[in-house]
Amino acid sequence: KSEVGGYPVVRKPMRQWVLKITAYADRLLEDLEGLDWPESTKEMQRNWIGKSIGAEISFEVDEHDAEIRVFTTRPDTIFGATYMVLAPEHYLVDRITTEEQKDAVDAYKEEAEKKSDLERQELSKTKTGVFTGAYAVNPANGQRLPIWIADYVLAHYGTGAIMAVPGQDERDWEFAEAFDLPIVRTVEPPEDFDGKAYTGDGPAINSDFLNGLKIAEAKQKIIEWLEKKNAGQKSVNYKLRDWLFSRQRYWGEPFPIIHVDGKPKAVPESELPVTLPEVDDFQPTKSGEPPLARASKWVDTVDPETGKKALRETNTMPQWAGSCWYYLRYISPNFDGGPVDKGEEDYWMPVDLYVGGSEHSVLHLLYARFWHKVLYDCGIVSTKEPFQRLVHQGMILGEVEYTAYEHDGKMVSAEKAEGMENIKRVPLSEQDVEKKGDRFVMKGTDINVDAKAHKMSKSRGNVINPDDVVNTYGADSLRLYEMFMGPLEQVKPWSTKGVEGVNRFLNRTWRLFFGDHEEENTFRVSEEEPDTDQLRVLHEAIKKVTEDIEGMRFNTAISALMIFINEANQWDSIPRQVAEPFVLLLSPFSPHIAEEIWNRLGHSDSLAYETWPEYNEEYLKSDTIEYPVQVNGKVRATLIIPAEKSKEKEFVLAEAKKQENIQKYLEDSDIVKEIFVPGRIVNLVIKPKS
RNA sequence: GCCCGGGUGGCGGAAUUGGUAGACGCGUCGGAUUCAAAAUCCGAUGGCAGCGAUGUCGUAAGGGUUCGAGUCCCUUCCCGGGUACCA
Repeated sequence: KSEVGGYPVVRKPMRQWVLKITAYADRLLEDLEGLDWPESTKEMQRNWIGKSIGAEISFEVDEHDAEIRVFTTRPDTIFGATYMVLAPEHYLVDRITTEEQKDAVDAYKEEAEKKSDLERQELSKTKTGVFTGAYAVNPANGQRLPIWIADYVLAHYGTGAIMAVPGQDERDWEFAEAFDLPIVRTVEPPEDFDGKAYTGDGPAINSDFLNGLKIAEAKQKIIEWLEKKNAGQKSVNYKLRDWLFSRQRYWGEPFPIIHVDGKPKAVPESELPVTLPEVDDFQPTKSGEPPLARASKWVDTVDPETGKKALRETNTMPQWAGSCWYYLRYISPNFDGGPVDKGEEDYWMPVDLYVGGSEHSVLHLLYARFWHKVLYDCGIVSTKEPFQRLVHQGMILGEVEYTAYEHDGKMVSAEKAEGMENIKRVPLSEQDVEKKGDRFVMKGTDINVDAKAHKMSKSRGNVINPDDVVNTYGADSLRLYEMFMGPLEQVKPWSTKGVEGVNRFLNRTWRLFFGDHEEENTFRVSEEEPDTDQLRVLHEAIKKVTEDIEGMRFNTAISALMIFINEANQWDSIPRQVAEPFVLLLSPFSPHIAEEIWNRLGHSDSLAYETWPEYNEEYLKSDTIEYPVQVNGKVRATLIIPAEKSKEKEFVLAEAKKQENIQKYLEDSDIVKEIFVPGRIVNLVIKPKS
């Protein structure tokens, strides 16, 4: 059933345009290496491409002039093949099925056809299949293997047929068990192995000339043997399939293709772009033909090269046609000599940082890489990859909601409410709940409530409108809060209280420079020289903010700004030499206020043109170093040591032992070991005197 | 099922990658200011015991390595995301 309207969905063979992404499978795989992407995303793409190396082997069909080709990653297990399975759609099925089995096979095929992919998955627990009545011959040992059809073998992967080796494959084992087919182990499982199919490594058994070899060697040897016998060869397979690229919709780029004498032909470049015609009816057609087919004036055209009558292609491209290269067009949107201005492309590409949701991990991000590589091969772009660095931002959820459940007028615990009928959900406020152990309960009771932040959605009514936040707290507060909430990549719940917090920080910042508005003439920036303490506070902030921006840890960068403000609020005035660099640090996070302060500091130009401040290691040095002193790994005292003596082991240890709270522990014990990590920690390992 | 993340106060999150767990913010409590409130400021704030010094427990649970573990190793549980028989 369709999602909109609930119409029945039927499958129908159609002629379609397909992009040959499989030709780029290897390059898409290999070039992942050089990308500064999250490892998990790269891994997903690798799995999606799904390269597997194995062998293609031919099995002759007994009493037929036919052979079944199979792909396997485990040619070494060929002696354990006890039956064959074809996908129900396999082209040989009808030819080899015997009279007696014909009805059963046809029935099964019909069943399989009716099932959607989803249904096939749902029934995956129990294996189904039907015997065709035919046999194949194992090229390795001449054994006759019954040929079955089953929908656990997919028509579109590999060759649509497998040799089944239940001893080393879990699915085959299940199938063999279900239909009482023989099972032969060809890899010796470890002694303590008590499972069914064994997929791990081990010496080969029951395998004639392979016996004793480990998997890798056995594979090598059997492939050589098969190649010599002309029964198979090494082969590579991909999960990645070619990319169906046509849609039967109006809104999409038309294919620049015309059909002349029934043959497709590219529209010459001078005629590009082919644009959509105006039509009255955008609805899908009854026949399933694209809506563009109705625009007969547009469809009927002439081949500009030969003058012959021609028909335009009426399929359109999917939305990917835009998303796969928009980043190139953005570089030179007004350039009309091609997709992208070469000079601009040279300067800008590749994209230095691409921020996008992880839901694009395999589709958009793989398709765009594919297009880019094609454009690279055409000489249109100069880089092999479009996006050098990739970061997935986390979603912002709605505010945390506390929900209690009511049943028949009584409150019930959340876990009991699940699955009960006539349940009323009662929203609670934070004040109504308290934490008990690791769950939340209604205050003063034992009744568990749900405490959860949900995705923002209209239906749930927990959507935060940024415009409202901007109206109430200002754009700087919104921006600052979003960065302060937590790590960029993380999913985080919204908190309006949190916005108030950063808003307070901005107000404090403002008052630091200009004082309370009620007082007169309170410009608090002075022209005095900063003292060393002030310089240290400033330079600590510069260091932290600079490093954190580099690593995109905006939350901790902002906390460093807050620390600065907390310190500076205790000063009588702010020396200009400290104030100005601070405003620059603030500017990326809170540009409006920073710009305003900058202007009031007497600058007529925007601070956007200023250079970023640099920290000076000299100012970061403190006169004293603090050492925690541990006894048996537990902190018992802290020690303040003058910086110049802080690296002297003897001195620091002696000072440590002088501490009152340490002496207490040393009285009745012997020191067994003294740990001194310069600048870090002191640890005394003691043992009671015997 | 498999793969990838993750589990730290009442909450969002810090922790230089093995060296003082809880930075910063929110919330809460107490105080100042105020006729009152808002705003602001000061102080406290992981649990338990204690007036306090301090002690003790504590980073999902259990075990291990180490002088020292939120961080490393093993086992288990829970949450989030992805994926679906790929031979």
